[in-house]
Amino acid sequence: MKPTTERRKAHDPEGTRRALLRAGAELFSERGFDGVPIEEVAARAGVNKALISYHFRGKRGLYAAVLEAGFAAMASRLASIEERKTARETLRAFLDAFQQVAREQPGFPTLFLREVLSTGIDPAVVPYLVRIVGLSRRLARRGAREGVFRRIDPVLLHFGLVGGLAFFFATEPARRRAAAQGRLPFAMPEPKAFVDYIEELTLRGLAPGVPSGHTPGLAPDRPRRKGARA
Amino acid sequence: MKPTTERRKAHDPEGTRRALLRAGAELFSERGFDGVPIEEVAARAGVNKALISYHFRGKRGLYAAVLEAGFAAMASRLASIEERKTARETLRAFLDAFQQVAREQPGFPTLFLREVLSTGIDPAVVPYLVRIVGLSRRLARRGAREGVFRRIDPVLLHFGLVGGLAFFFATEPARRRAAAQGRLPFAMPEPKAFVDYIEELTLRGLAPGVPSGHTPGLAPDRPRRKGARA
DNA sequence: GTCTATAGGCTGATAGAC
DNA sequence: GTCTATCAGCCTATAGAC
Repeated sequence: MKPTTERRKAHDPEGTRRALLRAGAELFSERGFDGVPIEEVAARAGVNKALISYHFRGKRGLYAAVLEAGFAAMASRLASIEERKTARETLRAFLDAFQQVAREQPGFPTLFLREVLSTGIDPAVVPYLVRIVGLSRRLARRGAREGVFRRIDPVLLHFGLVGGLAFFFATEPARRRAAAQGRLPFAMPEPKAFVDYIEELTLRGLAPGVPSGHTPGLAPDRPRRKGARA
Repeated sequence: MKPTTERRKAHDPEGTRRALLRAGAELFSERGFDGVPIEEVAARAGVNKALISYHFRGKRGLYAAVLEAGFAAMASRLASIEERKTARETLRAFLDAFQQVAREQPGFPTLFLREVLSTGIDPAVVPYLVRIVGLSRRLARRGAREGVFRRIDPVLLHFGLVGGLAFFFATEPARRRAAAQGRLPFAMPEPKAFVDYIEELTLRGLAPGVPSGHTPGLAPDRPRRKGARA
């Protein structure tokens, strides 16, 4: 899209910090911490590489700051939807928040996924992760109370929801690049379409009672036909 | 679980290759290509590091071989469920295949995710990815034909399904480690429970007609209440 | 605050003995 | 096929001038 190198005014510490955070977010999300030489981050930010050590105490520090900034932004979005409204509205707000974070910081979902895949998750982000799980938990409980969801394990709801969203948005940049080269073997789905799909899937899929497209022979509320190994 | 170092007989080329592939799969999935020194792979395999160049033409070659082996195993599992049975059974078989791959090669889902997150997806794995999308496409079509699914964009089905599964299984090793240290803030979900949840969510969520927990005021087949920005 | 120059560590690859 | 020894390249961090 926009940036190979960025031209910058000299002696603008705050601007330097922001430029480095931005360049770091882009590059670390694309190639991971180990895949990016610090010199390249500096180049993209239009800044001397020594400034990374000066402002962030080294590469690791910059990475931590990038991560922290991303999670903080997401947390503030999420906080604004906490616990008000109905379960239905909470779900929609959650999906919208995720989508908006992905739009404002295209690299964040990828960074998020990379982090949870890593062996040593940064302790600073753990509280954020816990918070997201908590949100799913309250969503499940509220839905059950309001009668729009049947009883389910909130953790499963969480992984289904966050997993699908994170995967979709984290792979979006790669998809976009592939599409730009005409190498994408299917129509590129719009974020809105996916989010709407997940909303509908969740609302219908978790609704109490028997599904309307129900086939005789299925138990009302429990999965059937178990143990079909391959 | 098992391995820090592996003791090996000398002069067993096939064994050497297998040991390296195994060690590489473990370490690359945990830390990514750039995060793992070749010497560590050799050490875990109980082999001299020079043998990596000899057998795989260097680090990159080993990585490619690991990736290829993982995808090949997954492809053969998937091939065995292709296009027979009903949509319902195809879905179940797909979920079981994914689960079984994850059990046999615990590192593969993580490796898979890392690869699709990366800027330059290895061209060798593209056919496999296309194949998986194709499977979702046929599943959606078949489901619609049999009347168990309503009409949906197959690509959305694919991302929802694969995203949730990949995320769940890719983060499982990290979860297990966290749980072992008593650092997991929720009960660790079983793979089977998650897969069953996804199955039920999909079958109910995609069933034609109006959801049974339906609230008056919603259109029968289309999402409602759009544009709720945050 | 910013930049130049450089030190020092680590890593991937290979030549050559066995 | 396997191993030891070695080397060139890259990369992070920092001292010190501006």
